[in-house]
Amino acid sequence: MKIATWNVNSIKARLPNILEWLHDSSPDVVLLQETKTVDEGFPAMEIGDMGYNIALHGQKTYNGVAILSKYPIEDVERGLPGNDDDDQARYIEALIASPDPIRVASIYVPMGTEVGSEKFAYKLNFLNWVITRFETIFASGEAAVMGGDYNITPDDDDVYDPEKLHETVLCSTIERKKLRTMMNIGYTDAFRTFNTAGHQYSWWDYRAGAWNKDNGLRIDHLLLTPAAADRLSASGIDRDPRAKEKASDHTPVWCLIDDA
DNA sequence: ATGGTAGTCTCACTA
Repeated sequence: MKIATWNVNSIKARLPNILEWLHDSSPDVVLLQETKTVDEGFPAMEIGDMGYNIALHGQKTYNGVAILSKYPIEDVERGLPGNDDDDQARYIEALIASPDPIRVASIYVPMGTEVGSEKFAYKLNFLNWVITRFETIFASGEAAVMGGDYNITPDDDDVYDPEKLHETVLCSTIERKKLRTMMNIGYTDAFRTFNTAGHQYSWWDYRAGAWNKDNGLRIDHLLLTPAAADRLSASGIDRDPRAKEKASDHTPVWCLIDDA
C-alpha cells in the first residue's frame, strides 16, 4: 500500500496538479494539508471520480486537512482528541479498512512564525497534544502512519543552510526536541529509513528562487508505529509536482507498506 | 532588519 502526505496549499488552486499526480503516482492513501476550504467547497466529485473515498476536516481560508483512500475510511476523528478548544482544522485521523487495516492521520502542525512568539507557543502546545495522541496510538499496538507537515526539520542535514537558519523557526532546538520526543515513543521516520543522504527536501519557499537553487527544508514526515514500520518496504520524496506550473511550495512524501 | 511569492470571500494576513 502506497501512502503519501502532501501540503497542497489550497486544494482549489492545486486541483489540476493534484489530479495529474493522483493519476501518475496512484497512491492508495493520501494525507492532505492546507486544503484552505470548508468541506462544502472541497472538489469531492473530481477526486471521487479518480477512485478515492474522502474524509474532510476543513475550514475557511486557512488550514484544513483531508484523507483520500482507495479503501473505505472508517472511525474518522476530526481534531486532536482532548484539544477541544482548538478551532483550527489541523488534524484528522481515520482507520483505512484495507485487508490489513491501518490507522492514518493527516497533521498540519502550526508553522510558529518566529521562535518565542505567541504563535510559536501555540505550535509547542499543539505538539504536546500530538505527543499525547502518539502515546495513545503507540500503546494500542496497531499499525499507524502519522503523516503531515510537521513544520520541523529533524536535523541540520535537513536544512539547505543550517548556519543561516541556526535556531530560527522550523530549525530550533526546542522544536526538534518535540519531534525527538515523538520518535522516542517508538515511531520511525519512513523517509530516513531508506534515504541516509542529507539535504533532501520536501518544501521550498516560493521566494528568492529557492526551488531553482534547491534551497529547501525537509519538514514533511511519515512517522510509523512499530507494527507499520515492520511492513515498511520503501519511502521517498516525489519532486516532480514541485517543478510544475502553479506548484505547491511542498511536494509529496510517500512510503510503501507491505501486506501483513 | 529585510526582501522575495503565493493564496485567500484581500487592500491584510498567513505561510
